[in-house]
Order: sequence, then C-alpha cells, then structure tokens
Amino acid sequence: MSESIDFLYPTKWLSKASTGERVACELRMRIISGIVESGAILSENKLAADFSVSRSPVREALKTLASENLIRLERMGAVVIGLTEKEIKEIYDVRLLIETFVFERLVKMDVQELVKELSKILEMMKVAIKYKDADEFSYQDIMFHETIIRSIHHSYILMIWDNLKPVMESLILLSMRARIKEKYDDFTRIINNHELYIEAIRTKDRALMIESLHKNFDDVQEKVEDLWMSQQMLTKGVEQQDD
Amino acid sequence: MSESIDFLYPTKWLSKASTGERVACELRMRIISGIVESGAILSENKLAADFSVSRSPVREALKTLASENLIRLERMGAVVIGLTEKEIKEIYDVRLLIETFVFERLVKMDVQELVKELSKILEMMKVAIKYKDADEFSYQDIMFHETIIRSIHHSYILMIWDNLKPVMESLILLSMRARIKEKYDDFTRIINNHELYIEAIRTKDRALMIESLHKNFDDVQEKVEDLWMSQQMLTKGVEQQDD
DNA sequence: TCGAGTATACTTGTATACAAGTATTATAAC
DNA sequence: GTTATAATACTTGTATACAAGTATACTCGA
Repeated sequence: MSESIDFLYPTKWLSKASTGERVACELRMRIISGIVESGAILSENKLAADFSVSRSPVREALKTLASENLIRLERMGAVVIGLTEKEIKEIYDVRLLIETFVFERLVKMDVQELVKELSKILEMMKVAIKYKDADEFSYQDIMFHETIIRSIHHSYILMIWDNLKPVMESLILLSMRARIKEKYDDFTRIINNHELYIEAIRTKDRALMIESLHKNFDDVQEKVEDLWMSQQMLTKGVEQQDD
Repeated sequence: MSESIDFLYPTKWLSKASTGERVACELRMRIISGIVESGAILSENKLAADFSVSRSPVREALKTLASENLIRLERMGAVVIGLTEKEIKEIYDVRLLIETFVFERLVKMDVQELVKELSKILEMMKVAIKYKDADEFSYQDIMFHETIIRSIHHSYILMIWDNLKPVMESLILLSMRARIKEKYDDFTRIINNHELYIEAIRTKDRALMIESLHKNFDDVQEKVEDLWMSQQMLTKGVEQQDD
C-alpha cells in the first residue's frame, strides 16, 4: 500500500545515533518537508510499523519532536504541527534574540580563537559549494552558528539552541538541496554574509553585526519560498497515501 | 541503608500526572534542593528501585531533566549538573531576554484582558500569603509570568518558557517555603513588584516595565541565598547516604 | 430512520525481557 | 609487587507483554 519513501535525513550523519534518534531525525524531515502534513495524527504503533522498529524508540522520538514544537502530544495520537510561515518567522525571532545576546557577550571577550575557527568553517563551506554538496554545506552552516553560540559558554542559551538546532538543520538542508543545482550565486551571497559576520565579530562592530544578521534573515524569506517549492516537488513525487 | 526521603514536590499537583512526570518532578526537586548533589551519577536501575517503578518512566524522566539542563546523559549513567549560582544567573538572563521580547509585543496589543487576568492572579497570591501557603503562592507566581508569556501567542518563545518553567517552579517553591515562615515582608515586596509589572503592561510604559523586572531580579540574589540556606537545612536533616 | 447502549478495536503508559557493550575486579603470570 | 588478561557485574537501548482507558462502530430497539 503506502510507498516506501526514501530517507530524507543524511544517513551518514546517523552513524553513531540510536534508533530513537534516527526515527526522530527522519520524521522531523518528513514533517518539515511537508510529506507528513500539518494536522495529521501519528500513532506510535503505526510509526513503529512504518520504520520497522518497536514502540520504545518511536516514543522517544515523539517526545523529542514535541519538545521541538513540531508535534503536540495528545490523549490519542500525536498531532503534527509542522512549520508554517508563522513558525519559521518565530524561529528566526528566537535566533535573532539569542545571537544578539551572544554578540553582546562576545564584545567583552577575546575572540581571536573564535574568528580562526569560523574562518576554517567558512572555507569548508566554500569547498562544499565547489563540489555542490548541499548536505555538507548545511552541516557547516549550522556548525558556524553553533560555534559562535558555544563560545560564550552559557548553558541556558545553549539549551535554547539545542532545541532550535534540529529544526534549523532540517530547514536549511531542504532549502540548500533545492537551491544548489541552479541558484548558484545564492551561495556566494551567503558566503559573503558569513564573512561579514566574522568581520563584525573580529572588529566587535555592533552595527555591522546587526547588518549581517539582517542580511542573513533577508535570505530567510527566500529560504521559505524554496521550502514551499521543495514541498511541492516532494509531494508531487509521492502518491497519495491510503490510510 | 538509604533513608526514605519525604517527597518534596507537592503531590496534589501530580493528580493527573503520569509516573514518568512524577519521577521527573520529584527528582528535579531533589537535584535543585541539593539533596542529590552535583556530580552524582544516576543509574536508571537504581532510580527505578528508589521510586519503586520500572525503568520506562525513569528513562522518560531523565530525558526530560536532560532537556532542562539539570543532568547530562552519558554513556554510563546520567551525571547531575544541578544549579550553581552561575546557572541561576543564566536562567535569569534568559527570563530577562524573553520577558523583554514579550513586552515589546505587548505594547502593540490590546492588553485589557491580560491585565484583568493578571489582577486576578495577584489577588490569589495575596490570599496564599494570608494563609501562609508557600506552594500555592509559588504556583500563582509561576502562573503570573506564564500568563504574560502566553498572551503573545508565540510558540517558540513559549517553547523556551516550557523548558525553563519546571526549573523555575522548583526554584521558587524551595525559596518561598524557606521564606514564608519568617520573612513576611519579603512577600509584600514581591506583591508590589508584580503590581508594578501589571501597571507597566497596562500603561505600556517600557521604562516602568524594565524597572519592575530589575526589582524582580534584585530579589533573585536573595532567593539564591535562601536556596543555599534551604539546601543546608535539607542536607543537614538527611543522613549521609551509603552507596 | 434515528437513538441508545454495548462490544470491539485501537490508543497510550508501564513493566519486563533480552541483547550488546563497558567498566571493574579478580586472577594469573612474570 | 606489578601488569596483563579474563570473567563478572552492571550499564544502556530495544523489543515485547500487559493493563487501563477511549473512540468507533455496530446492533438492537423504538
């Protein structure tokens, strides 16, 4: 009956992951990509059957996804919330909030090591573009921001990031995959923005940092559009599922 | 052997809670109160035996506590992180961050209903003080801030609060219990701060809101000191546990 | 044809069983 | 006494079993 859907999450990122994490990552991708639609009701038994695992890792995954605000655990079944434009805007509200906070801490710190680290990541991003590796690019993009956030050693800001990260990761993955084939110069612009960000950190230039953040977020709207595009693509390529 | 420790978390708040939640709430209180010390290693089997439940709800509880940054899940055993003064400062960093964000949204909204709701909660707090009910007071205090945060309907800000709330709740519970017997006028000051907060929201007075927030956070230092006090009290009242 | 009540099938939450892996301890060899 | 190896006891992760509760659907009655 239901077609076997290809795995969306990069399997090589899951080498050390438990079954529960695998289910969470894959299910997250399916929700964010729109394969699993908002409002759908997920049953533990059904998911366990779909992924050919027991209910234990499925339960674990559902709890994770609930804490990421992607589903809502109810009496009977988990209701998919998914990401509408509203949610994506909200995510970027929070990113703006925490990255601004982080920057305020950074201006009081020695950022030499951080700048070096970020430059390394940036070069890796360039290599990823050169070889049109969207997944690797996404990984480094996430890593870039995580490195900045980690550098201030603030466990509760990091906690927020830890909750946001998986969703961001999926979002960026899907967006980059949709863009890497054609919109080549999008990536050079992203690189430029990140270079600006590094420069802002190095010179501790608040205004520049805000500017680069906003440029970064101006991309968001496009990212979102790309996401809807990729949702269209994906859902068109999949047969209507019977239940 | 190990003494049977009284339950710290109000049992009547757990009427509809699952076993997993009960374990999480109680364990959280024990960690924050200092009964379970930082650095301690928790084993699922041991906890299950202590609470006379199976490993399933214990696993669930540990995952919850890990997402709240109270423990760190490692290969063998969960390491207790707990709350030092550093963590508590960080928690209030985040509260300041999100409550400021919320206020910026509030100034663009109709706050009439909210103000009414907050006034009601404030009256309940007064009653709780009158009858020296520290638990009820704590509940309403938490509810006060949650009501404000919920009012802007921002799911990802709410997500941050949801992660912070249980820790805040435990912290406030312990602090209020330690203070309600003697430091009576502390509570009238808290009430005054909250009245100021409501007034700031009603008049959309940014400066007043910042002032009341800061007054609120000036109390933090005392709260923390009270927490250490109560940790002393509790640990002195408990025999050294053999392992 | 419509409504009430019961039976059935499916839901989650918890307990238990099992497997794979890790640390520790004891033992043996040098 | 020290080191290396092996055995043991404990760890987590996953699967399965069971119990309690809920929604659905069907049957019986009017």
